[in-house]
Amino acid sequence: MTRRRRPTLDDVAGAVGVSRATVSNAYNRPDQLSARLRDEVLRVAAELGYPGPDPTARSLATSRTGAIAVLLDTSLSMAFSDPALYLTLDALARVIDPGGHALLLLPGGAFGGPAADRVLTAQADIAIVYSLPDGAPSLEAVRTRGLPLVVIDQPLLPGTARVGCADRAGAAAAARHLLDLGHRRFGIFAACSHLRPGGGALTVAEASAAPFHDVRERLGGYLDELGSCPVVVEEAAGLSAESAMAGAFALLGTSPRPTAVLCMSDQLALAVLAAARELGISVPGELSVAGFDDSPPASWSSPPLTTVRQDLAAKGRIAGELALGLLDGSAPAPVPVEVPVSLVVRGSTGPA
Amino acid sequence: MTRRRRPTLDDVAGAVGVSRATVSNAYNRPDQLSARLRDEVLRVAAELGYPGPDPTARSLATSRTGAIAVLLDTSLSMAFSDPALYLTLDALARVIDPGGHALLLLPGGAFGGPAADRVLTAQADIAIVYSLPDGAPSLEAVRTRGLPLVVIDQPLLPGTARVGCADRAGAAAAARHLLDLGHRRFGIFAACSHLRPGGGALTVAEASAAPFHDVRERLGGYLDELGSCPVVVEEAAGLSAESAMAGAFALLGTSPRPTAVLCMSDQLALAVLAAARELGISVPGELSVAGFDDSPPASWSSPPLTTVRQDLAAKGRIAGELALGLLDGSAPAPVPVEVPVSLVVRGSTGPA
DNA sequence: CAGCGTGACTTAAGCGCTTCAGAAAGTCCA
DNA sequence: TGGACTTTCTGAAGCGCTTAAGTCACGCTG
Repeated sequence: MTRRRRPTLDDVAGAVGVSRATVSNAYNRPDQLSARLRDEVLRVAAELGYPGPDPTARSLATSRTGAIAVLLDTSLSMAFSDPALYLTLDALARVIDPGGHALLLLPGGAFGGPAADRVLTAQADIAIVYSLPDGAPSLEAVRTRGLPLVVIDQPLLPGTARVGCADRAGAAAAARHLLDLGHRRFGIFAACSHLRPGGGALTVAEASAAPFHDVRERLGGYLDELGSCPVVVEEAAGLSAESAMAGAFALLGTSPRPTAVLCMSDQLALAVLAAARELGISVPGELSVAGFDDSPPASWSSPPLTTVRQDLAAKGRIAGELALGLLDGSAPAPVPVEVPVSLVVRGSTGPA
Repeated sequence: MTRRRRPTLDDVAGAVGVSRATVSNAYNRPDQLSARLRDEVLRVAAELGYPGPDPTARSLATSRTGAIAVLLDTSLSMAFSDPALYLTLDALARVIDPGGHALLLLPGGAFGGPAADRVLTAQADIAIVYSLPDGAPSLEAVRTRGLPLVVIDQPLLPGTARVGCADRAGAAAAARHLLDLGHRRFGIFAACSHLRPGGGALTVAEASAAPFHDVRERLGGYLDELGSCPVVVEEAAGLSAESAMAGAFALLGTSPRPTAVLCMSDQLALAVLAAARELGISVPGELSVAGFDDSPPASWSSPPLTTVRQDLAAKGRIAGELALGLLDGSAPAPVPVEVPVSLVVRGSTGPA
């Protein structure tokens, strides 16, 4: 059977005997025609199997695609095995969905986010980026395309909107908590910044030059408090559970062993917990562990994790609202928004 | 400052002093013009800040959007807390990415997948659906739009491509394994089919009428083997960890208690493990538990989970290949593809 | 030198829709 | 009764790009 050409607006117009504009109005501006004619148009359209205005053509005419591009640093499975990301994205999706926007996912490759040409050819009205390293090529592409941009947990670029959390304050609170418990020898477990291929120990100076804003901020928060206490910094080799475990073992293998480990995410902290269990190190007896995010698994572990709580859902929601604001033509929020953080003390930290 | 109109292909053409077609060719068909002119065009384009052909306009002209719509039954956070989904999607993304395709996510609402109009207005060349209930409105919308369709783990609709796993055989293998161990009193823990609002016990007949293909198949596989053994079927109230726990407790609270529980996913099986621990029921001493999927957490639990392994990465990859095939105009694969399954026996099952 | 293939670029016809400035036909009120 | 509105629908100009077909000059062949 010959596949018949799909009907277009013109076909419907012809069949009804009205102009194309009228059919368009039947779909987009019901108040512009009489109810009777509108029903007639819709009836004939259904009869013809016309599925409604073609999204692409409509986009060209209106210069709106209805999609929001999400630029990710990593592959989907890496990204989505992190509850912090999908909780944020879920909240984002809920905000933008009622307006008919969908999410266009642009996963990254090995490092640095999606390639520039993926961004240049993406059909989206706005970009939202999540934890891309400074200077990622995709950010440059967003710029040259002139796409509005919302950044999450990243440095505020001129002309963009930003939402983040009080990384520095949160990290400082965790560090202070451990100091108060009497700890004086610290380990810091940093998320992967690709400073060391394969991960490994970092000097403080190296770590402070990480290309990720949140890594720098959290590190800064820890160090602000820790003053002159001895600190070892370990960077995870990647985002996988395996990398985290490897880093955790390395950290617990240093001697003298830290009595407390500050982790830049719950995922890392859970890995430290697992490694400690395997090494027979009791937590919090011999080792205290603090996380960051307070994602759901933090409260399920044994012992449950002391961590810095940030309101991920709020972050996603705000990112969505900022995005919709930019699309509406409102100016970017002049002040970057920060969701508050709070220390949640559970069972994984105790006296030194 | 007045926002200057973004430059278009015509602007570049004018600036270089060539026709619009030539500039287009500079981007799309380098062999159609001399290398010198091409360089010149690209240079001027860069100078003007022209970011390359507008994706929407290009789509209209070529009737290709470069996006693949993924229709999900649930919200993003529900969807992505399931490793089985994101592992599949990750593999899918890797296959389609090299061709420049992106994923457009259409999350569902409470039940039944995305609304029809989300599908009708989505800019995508093809739809991939994952575990939608039979008769979902979005499936109808895909049809009326005439979008090519790839279904994963669902009944094959006419004119679509399908990939799934040998649900029935896998379920049967798990059941047989438990029978061989001497079990005679079974619980079946079914994924949420919304047959009971709030979840609960189901008769076999009810469960067999579930709107989800994989639920029906797995159930069928279990029952095929179990013959006349007494069986209680419990349906989870939702996809969340909480729903799973509630169902697990209900199942373990029936009397006489089953000595073996067959779960339709690892997520459910892990919940049963957790509930058993809380109730002080030893696994596998007093209770055997089997899962389905063999997602990563299955091997991390204690005891590690006996489960039916399916190659999720392969499923995603094949779905991607089928999609690319449909886009190339190849006819839908005549025979639905099934990835093989195999029983992985670990520590959660033992003699009755 | 007629004939012809080739390389390099242009012409122009769309792709399917939105939208704004009218036109035609009532409606209302002084 | 006639001007001022309203309501309802149409005409036509785009939106920014792709691409088949066509033009033109040039070098080559026999």
